[in-house]
Amino acid sequence: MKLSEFELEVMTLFWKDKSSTAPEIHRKISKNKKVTYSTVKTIIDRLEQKLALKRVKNFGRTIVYSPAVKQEELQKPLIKKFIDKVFSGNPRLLINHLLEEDQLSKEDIEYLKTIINKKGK
Amino acid sequence: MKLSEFELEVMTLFWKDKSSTAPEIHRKISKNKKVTYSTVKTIIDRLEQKLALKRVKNFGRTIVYSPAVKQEELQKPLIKKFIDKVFSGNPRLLINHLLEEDQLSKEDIEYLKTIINKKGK
DNA sequence: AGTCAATCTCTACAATTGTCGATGTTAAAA
DNA sequence: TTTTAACATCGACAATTGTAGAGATTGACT
Repeated sequence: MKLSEFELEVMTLFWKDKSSTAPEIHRKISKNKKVTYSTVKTIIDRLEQKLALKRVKNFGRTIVYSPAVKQEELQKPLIKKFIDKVFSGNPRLLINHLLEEDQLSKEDIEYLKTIINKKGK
Repeated sequence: MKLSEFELEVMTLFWKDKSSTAPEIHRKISKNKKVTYSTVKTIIDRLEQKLALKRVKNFGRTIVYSPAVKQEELQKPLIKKFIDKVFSGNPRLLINHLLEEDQLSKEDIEYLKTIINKKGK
């Protein structure tokens, strides 16, 4: 299943909330960028066509959608592709960047330390 | 600068080798997928238009191109965007995946351990 | 010098993507 | 019950992307 950037952004909201409606999604997205309801609904329609979303029920004529695919299912190949494309397939370079470029908070680093040491046994 | 997936893939090859020609790039890419010279050259032309590549010299009528942008320059925003889109902005989730899903080799983990412990001091 | 194979240039095109308006429909408010 | 504000549906369109063929050009080989 191949999703565009915007489609993935919308899916992320659905994954977070388990289920949602087009107007709700539109409201959330509107906080970050100006885009009409139509645009958002089109994306949702396409996600439905791609079988990434399914209709679960209606509130009046408002449709409630839920994810039809698991987030993990899409993440895994995306990680690989991302590392391949951006870091020539070398995950070490990605880790370096995360650590060097201050993308990680102190807590993130503590967390990392914990699991990495557990991992090493 | 916004590059498509394929464009980024081509740029990755240029970054690796500092400079290269269209036929060379075509040969390398052909190892993984079947695509004509024309297609590859079109991508290179577009990269030139986008000022990601520049012509540095000629071998006969064969043009040698070099990157006109640094890899790091493009990586940083891409990482952020990737984490935002795929991991709801939480880098910890990405790290988890890298560790859990066997995307990292033993050596990668050793390496990670080394730098993480240095980092923490 | 003439031919050929490699390379470049130019053009094209279908699919995907982001974007939205017009129009239909209905739950809810008046 | 009529009106209306929210939603849904459908269709449209330009830009981007992946893909490649046609034809021009030229370095190299005979």
